Amino acid sequence: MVNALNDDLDYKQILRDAGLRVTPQRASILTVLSEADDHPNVEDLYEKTRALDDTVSVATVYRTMSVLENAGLVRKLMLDDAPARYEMMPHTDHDHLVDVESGELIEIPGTEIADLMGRVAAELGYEIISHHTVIRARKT
Amino acid sequence: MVNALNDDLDYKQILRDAGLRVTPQRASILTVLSEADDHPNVEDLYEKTRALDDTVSVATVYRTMSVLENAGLVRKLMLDDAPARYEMMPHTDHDHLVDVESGELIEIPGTEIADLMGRVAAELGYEIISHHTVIRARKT
DNA sequence: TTCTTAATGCGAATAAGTCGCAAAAGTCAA
DNA sequence: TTGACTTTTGCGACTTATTCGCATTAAGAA
Repeated sequence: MVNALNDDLDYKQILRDAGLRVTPQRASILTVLSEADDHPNVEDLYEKTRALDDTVSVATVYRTMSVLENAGLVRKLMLDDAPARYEMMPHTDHDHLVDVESGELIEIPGTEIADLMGRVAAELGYEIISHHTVIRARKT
Repeated sequence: MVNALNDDLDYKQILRDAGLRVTPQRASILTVLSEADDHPNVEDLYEKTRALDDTVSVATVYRTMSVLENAGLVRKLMLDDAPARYEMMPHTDHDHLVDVESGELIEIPGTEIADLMGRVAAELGYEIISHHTVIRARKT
């Protein structure tokens, strides 16, 4: 990775900005997660991170994901009964659709759904902190 | 329960209609679930069902919920890290909102959200089988 | 009834996730 | 820089929701 150094600095900065301690483990995990184009689970993250930093343990991956989630840097996806999966908190909001035939996880672009939820929640006197939407669907 | 007998018959019929075998355990569990006004988890269901039918085991509650879910009679709610919770498949569609301060689970009436998802999914060439939406929010 | 097949109870097994603890490392102020 | 203070880490043990294997029982069709 040509940009390894820069990337690394970026993630350190991101951690600092979030008021979190900067540890090499966290930076590595964050690097791996942000380079993933799928939605890895802890096992995936652990293995990939291990490849570039063999000091990390599974426990730390779990703890880090939890810390990053609370800091709002990461989103946790709980699909059916599988282990939790994660994605970097998207700047471009989107929801998720699972193709029940292939098991594929598809991102639904756009903020329409989130916007509507915001309006509906407001009617009930709530403001949304986060929302979790998974649509199970089949190709027509 | 004055209507115990009738209710019981109802649930037997529902099971039959779904092409499932009618067992006393299933009827009891279904009775308990449909009388619950909250969203019980397996432990809740097991305890309440036990009170009226001491032949049921936890394993059967798990298996029954799974069967009922596949048959479309029941909806499984996976919230954060807690054990799964269940509700009878609602005729009146609704989604869920968790009050992060009280932990309370609130039902959002109306089909607006589901309708919009249907439209969005259609644009992607999909038809919705089910959807799972949980909004985490705080009172304003 | 009788036969076939599915459902049940039980306890053991699994697996995702958490925890306690001692050692190591990050942060901050001087 | 260098301590002093606090947080994070690795490790392995632990927890706990859920599943499974198996022998037994019960449902449903003929």
